[in-house]
Amino acid sequence: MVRSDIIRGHLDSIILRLILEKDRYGYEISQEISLRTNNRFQIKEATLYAVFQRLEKKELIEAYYGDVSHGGKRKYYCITPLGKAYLKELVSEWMEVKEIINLFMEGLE
Amino acid sequence: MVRSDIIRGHLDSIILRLILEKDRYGYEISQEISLRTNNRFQIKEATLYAVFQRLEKKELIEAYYGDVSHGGKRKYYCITPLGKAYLKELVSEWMEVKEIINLFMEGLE
DNA sequence: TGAAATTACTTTGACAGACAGAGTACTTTT
DNA sequence: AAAAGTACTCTGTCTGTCAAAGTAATTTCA
Repeated sequence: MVRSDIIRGHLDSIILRLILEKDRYGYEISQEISLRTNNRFQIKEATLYAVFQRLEKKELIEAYYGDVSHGGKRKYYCITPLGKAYLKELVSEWMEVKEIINLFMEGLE
Repeated sequence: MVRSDIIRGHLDSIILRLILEKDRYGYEISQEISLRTNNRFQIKEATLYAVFQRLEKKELIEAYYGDVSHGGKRKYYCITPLGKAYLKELVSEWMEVKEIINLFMEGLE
């Protein structure tokens, strides 16, 4: 399991990306992250919902209620045009950060 | 300039790596980071000295005073065996984190 | 000479992101 | 009917980073 303070700052990207693929609800996203990373990373509930709040306040995502077929009522999120633009920025930022950190990790692998 | 909350968590790695190369003092490290990253990232003074404190408390680095030839007295840091081992761990952690984040950024470049 | 710039380190207080823990509430399984 | 699983919310806390302000010595150059 990867320490979360090392993923810190990338959660917005990860969640926006998953919502870009299709509208999703919280629990689904948390499951999807565990699945795709093979349990190498798991987002904590409290963190996930904090991210939602942050993204919604910035108008990068929007919420609507879905069905209640399984357990509690699902709150779906969709990405806004602003959110799409922001994600694009985050992706190119990631490219740059990766380059920079690699600069210092090189020759130590 | 890269936002610092996206580099967050990697500062220990960066600084340990620079001290691994040779004993260094604070101001030198801050200059070296700016230089190597072409000013794409600059560590803030307060942050740098906070990192030193953290690493020293964990016995990953050790301090000694050097000359005073230019301005203030220089406080040099060297890496301990524990620090070397820790850096090694951080490097492999970075490889894993990179993989995980790439997983979510793929197809958006 | 002496004012300004540069080198070098320290401390304090504030902020933001992530999380543990606890709670609410509904559905499915056994 | 109890237990397990689904699904969201809230509060308080911790950690890393940073702005701002301070101390102090050396070098530059007018």
